[in-house]
Amino acid sequence: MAQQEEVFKRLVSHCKEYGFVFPSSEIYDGLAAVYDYGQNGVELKNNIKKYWWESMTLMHENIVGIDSSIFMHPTIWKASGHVDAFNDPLIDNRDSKKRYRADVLIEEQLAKIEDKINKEVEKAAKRFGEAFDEAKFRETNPRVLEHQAKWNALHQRYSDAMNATNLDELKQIILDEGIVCPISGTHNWTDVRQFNLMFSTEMGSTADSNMKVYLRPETAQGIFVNYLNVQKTGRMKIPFGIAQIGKAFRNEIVARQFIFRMREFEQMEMQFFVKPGTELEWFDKWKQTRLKWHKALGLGDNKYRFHDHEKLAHYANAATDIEFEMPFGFKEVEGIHSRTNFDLSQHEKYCGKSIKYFDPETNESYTPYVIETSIGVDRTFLSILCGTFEEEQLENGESRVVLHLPATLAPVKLAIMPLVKKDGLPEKAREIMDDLKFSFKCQYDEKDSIGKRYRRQDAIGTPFCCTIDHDTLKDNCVTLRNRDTMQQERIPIEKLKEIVSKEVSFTELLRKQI
RNA sequence: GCGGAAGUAGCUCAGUUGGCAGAGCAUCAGCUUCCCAAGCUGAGGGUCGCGGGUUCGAGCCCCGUUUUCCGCUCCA
Repeated sequence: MAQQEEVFKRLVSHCKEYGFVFPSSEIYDGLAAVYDYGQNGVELKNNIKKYWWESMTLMHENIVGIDSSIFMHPTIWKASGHVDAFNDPLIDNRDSKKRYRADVLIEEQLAKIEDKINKEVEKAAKRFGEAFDEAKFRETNPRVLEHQAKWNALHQRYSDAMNATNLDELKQIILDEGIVCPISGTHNWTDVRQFNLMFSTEMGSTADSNMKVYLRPETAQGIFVNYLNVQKTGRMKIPFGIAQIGKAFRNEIVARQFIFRMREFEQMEMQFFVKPGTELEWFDKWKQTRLKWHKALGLGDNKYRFHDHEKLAHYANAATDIEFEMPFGFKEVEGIHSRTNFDLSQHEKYCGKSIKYFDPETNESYTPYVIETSIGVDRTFLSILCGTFEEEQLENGESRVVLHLPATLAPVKLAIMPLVKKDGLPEKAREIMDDLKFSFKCQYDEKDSIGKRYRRQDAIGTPFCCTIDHDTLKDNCVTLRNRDTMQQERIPIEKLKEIVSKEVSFTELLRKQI
């Protein structure tokens, strides 16, 4: 593992050195957990998005795309549960270095008092047997009443503090109650801090008309609130899906591992609307479909695995992750969730309008169930780099760094290089470049020895290099060199376009998933 | 957020008790070169992360801050 971490470090350096990923705002010392994509990174990223988008919208007649805004009505995040779930008051114990949710600590304290009452009740029940009147006992027993009074006072104080989000009061409660860290046993607590996992800003230009709006923490809600628009205007019939690619934002407490966990990230999500009761079949189907998408990239089937969730979120009745083996372990790249009708029902409740689907075949209305496939663009990007980065030892004892990118995704498809920069070879090379640049991304290079130029292209994952030599001027043939095998073949110039086009085409990649 | 380590050229790093800012690779220009980098000549590139302090003098010592990495923690 230690060795793999070293490789990962070199991969991060490689990303910067070859224009894939830069730390954001670097000349101002950077900004934590924010990164920029460079000239090669953006090409690779765009190609990943295109591969996903076409896999969804071309390969499935019943899936269409949308592009919803990052800003949405604030109530959407109340309905989705993000406002509550993403606002935890947290407290640290300085001795054990453990972090707890302050509200959970206090609730546990309340539960302890309840336990005491229940024990009193149990004891009394044993003593009195059949004749025991529990209700009366609870109302009259002095010890129970004492505990109950404590409970009531604490509960009141706690509710008030939570409702007012009074963090100092929450800490005071923890101190007053003598709540200690279960590990260190001390009450050496830090202040309670609120962690707002959603970014917020204000909409409206005058101070008094301002409305607090959030930067979306996921793109899914933009699909849910539009699903009926799409269904009606697109004449969609269940089952159908809506796909979307876009940025999302989360104020992560700890953001680490390069672009694996960033504060600003990009998601590719598809929400598939199905008839209630059929959701688990569709869940299984999408699990398999999505895994094929990943495997078609050719990074190695053994690098992927499912991780089924045992603990399910409140909205889900099945969930799994597709994990990829990064140098720092198997990590989630995509999540597939059976979200039931939770989101649509919540929106129906909060907006007060019916957003049910009318099924023309059965003449009934219902709230569809949803299967979600949600994949991180940046994580896919990282998995592809990790899976293709190689520091290869060559037979002649030398080494080369090569990115074995799928040709379809490579930033540059073909490097065009005159063997020497004289005798009319550069001119001939330019001629070829001017012809091919309409078909795919080409890069011209005449600087340094030919071997050096091959290595430069290997480092950014260019699948093909073609070399123009003196014979080219006579026979109109060039040498085409393959990145992975380093094999060369002599081919006529007029065949270049066809050969390279085929290898880099999205169609070929899309076919591999079937 | 806590604890630890680190930040010097695009990359990897050296820098002596505190005394003129360095190397290799990379980049650029020229030469050489008929197919797998590290031949020759030359050039550019640095407020030593940032801010303060101590000192005649700070890359080096002290304080603060920021970023990255490791461990914990958190994670819809």
